[in-house]
Amino acid sequence: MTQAARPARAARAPRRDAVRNYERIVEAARDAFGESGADACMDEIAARAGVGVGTVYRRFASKDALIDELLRLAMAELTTAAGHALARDDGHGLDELLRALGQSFADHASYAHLLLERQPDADAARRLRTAMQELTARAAAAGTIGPSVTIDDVMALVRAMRGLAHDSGAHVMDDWQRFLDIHLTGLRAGSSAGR
Amino acid sequence: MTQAARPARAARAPRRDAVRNYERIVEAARDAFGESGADACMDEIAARAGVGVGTVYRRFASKDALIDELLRLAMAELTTAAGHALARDDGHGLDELLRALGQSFADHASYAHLLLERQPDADAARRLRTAMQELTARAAAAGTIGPSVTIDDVMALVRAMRGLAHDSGAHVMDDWQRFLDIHLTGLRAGSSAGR
DNA sequence: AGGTATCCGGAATACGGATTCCGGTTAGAG
DNA sequence: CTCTAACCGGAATCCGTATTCCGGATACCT
Repeated sequence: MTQAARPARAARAPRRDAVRNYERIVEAARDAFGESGADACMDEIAARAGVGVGTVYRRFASKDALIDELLRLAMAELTTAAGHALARDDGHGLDELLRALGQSFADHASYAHLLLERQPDADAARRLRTAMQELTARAAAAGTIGPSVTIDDVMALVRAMRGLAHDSGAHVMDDWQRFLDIHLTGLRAGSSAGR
Repeated sequence: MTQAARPARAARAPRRDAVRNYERIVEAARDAFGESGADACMDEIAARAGVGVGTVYRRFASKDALIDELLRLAMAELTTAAGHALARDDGHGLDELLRALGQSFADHASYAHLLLERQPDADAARRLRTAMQELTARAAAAGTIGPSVTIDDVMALVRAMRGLAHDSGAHVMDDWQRFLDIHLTGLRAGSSAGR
């Protein structure tokens, strides 16, 4: 019934160049933020995308809106990863999700810090947190991590990894893996991390 | 001989209000950056210090210069801490220095991330790094940490703690301690943190 | 107390970057 | 092929902040 129900308000499919530019802009934004830090200016983004600033603003109401879009996309990836992790029934789902987070932070290093604040999709964020909570419980049950490890400990680890990704050093790209391994060792051993 | 050797170019001691304002400004800057993030504006800093912007600029050539001063002060504290840590001859000097770093990051959370980049005192930074290297070696020798732990691992931990301090959550103020304990456990246990 | 080198406040200016506007183009329906 | 809704580029505008300037206040020496 809906199939032919809008000759009155037919939304003509967007023009080709429009979609093409949309994609270019998103990618250009990632590059720009990646290089010039989170304060790359709109002019540069537009230049990288090979379009004028006006075009950028036709797609994104503001710079913030553009950033929000990047965050939404990144969060979508994480949601998928969380799904995968929850599907496992051994005690290694948490481990898997943490690695996905680390990779995501590395991929989107320049604006990763925003993923833990200004989260445009509060719902997704909440679901992700819930997943981590569940996975933490399972891991504790399976003995993959110590029984006294709390969700806060895991969140701290997440924030720490984000910080690790922040630098733009040469080798930093995979430092986080070794770091994560070490910390997981600590989580496994520690049953009463002092203090 | 130097005691009375500069009537020609006597540098009259600075006026009282001048020194008082200097201190007020530094403190105000810390507060401002702490609350409004690292992009607090000069007007606000001046207001908090109870002086006009002009006064701020008489002391600090620019906003950057002001930030550099904060960094220098923080780095001075760390240099002291490093001295303390090196003075110990048990294997816990590294541990001590790491705690000092964590505390420093917590204290200067708002601009802590700059301590690892834009370091105005390159010399101090180098010395600090050398100290950490020495302490890492000693800790490894004493068995406080695994033998395969490298200085890079330790640096990663430092960067991670800095990231941890970045958030301005309520309880974050001492999350880092628990986090550090856990990670140290990992460093002690791991002798071949795989990959 | 008097004189003056210093210091202060805050309005005025300089600047950079976000956002808006509009005349010129172009994809794609008929 | 023609026409027009959509789309484009980038100059012009707006706005928030850093930085400069200078006519008064003030601390400190004599």
